[in-house]
Amino acid sequence: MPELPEVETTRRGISPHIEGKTISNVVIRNHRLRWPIREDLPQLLQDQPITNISRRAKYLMLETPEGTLILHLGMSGSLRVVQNGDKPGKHDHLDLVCSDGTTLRLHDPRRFGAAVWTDEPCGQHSLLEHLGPEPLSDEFNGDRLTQCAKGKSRAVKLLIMDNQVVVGVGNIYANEALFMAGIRPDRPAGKISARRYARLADCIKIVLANAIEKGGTTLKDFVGGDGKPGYFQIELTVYGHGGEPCPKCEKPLTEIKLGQRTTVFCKSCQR
DNA sequence: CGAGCAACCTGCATGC
DNA sequence: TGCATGCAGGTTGCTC
Repeated sequence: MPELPEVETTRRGISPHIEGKTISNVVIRNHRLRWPIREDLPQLLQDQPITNISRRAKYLMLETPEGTLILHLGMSGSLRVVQNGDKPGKHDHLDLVCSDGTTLRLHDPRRFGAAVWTDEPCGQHSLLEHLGPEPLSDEFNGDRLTQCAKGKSRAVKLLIMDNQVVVGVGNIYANEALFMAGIRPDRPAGKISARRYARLADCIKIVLANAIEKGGTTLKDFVGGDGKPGYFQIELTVYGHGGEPCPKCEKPLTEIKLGQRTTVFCKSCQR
């Protein structure tokens, strides 16, 4: 489910309800995630205030004075704010119960997500330390892409989805940004001009920022027991529209696999 | 070293 | 209706 805009929307949705509160209880219902939730997490978090909820790439960090709980939502994870005692569902793995009863609940059917504790300074954890720049930061720009692409024969779509190059560009938004930039996803990365990379970097920022803005309308969905966060109101131009007419030129959109991921583009508009 | 790809899981849509 | 198949928005870690 979540790409970067969804993770950021989640952060904004849960922060007002959780930040500044103190954890009074931790319930592990199913420890099986990408890595098992460690058994002593309840003791580690007991009575800890959550001082800040931040995001790096698609990771959410719940910071406490003793350390940080790093959460990842994988392909199917979600976080919701419920009340202590609300009946858990089938794939509700973890509850963080605050002293006022407000509860952060991690749900993840496919179990590709993670809940990892670290007492290292935030960001030096092995999951985070080799990540590239945030896509919406100034360090990410056309020059960054041009540098990273130098001498590389791999497809440009794989380049922009590489977390060492830039974080947070998942399959959907990679497709959308390349369409907006008019660049073929399978073009060798090293053969694209600096000028076109400047355009691509801009398009990545626009597509992501736009999706985050749209996510803002769904923040209330993160509270309460029913329903799901309304991620999917974001209109997608090409992803999921293989074979349909290109929105620009009307010719059918081409669908291929690139790095085992569905890739949609217009042979006519993207070069 | 980079590149390619299998693996980790469940749920859902589709087709017979 | 039931069953088999294929597909899914991410990331790690293996092999070549």
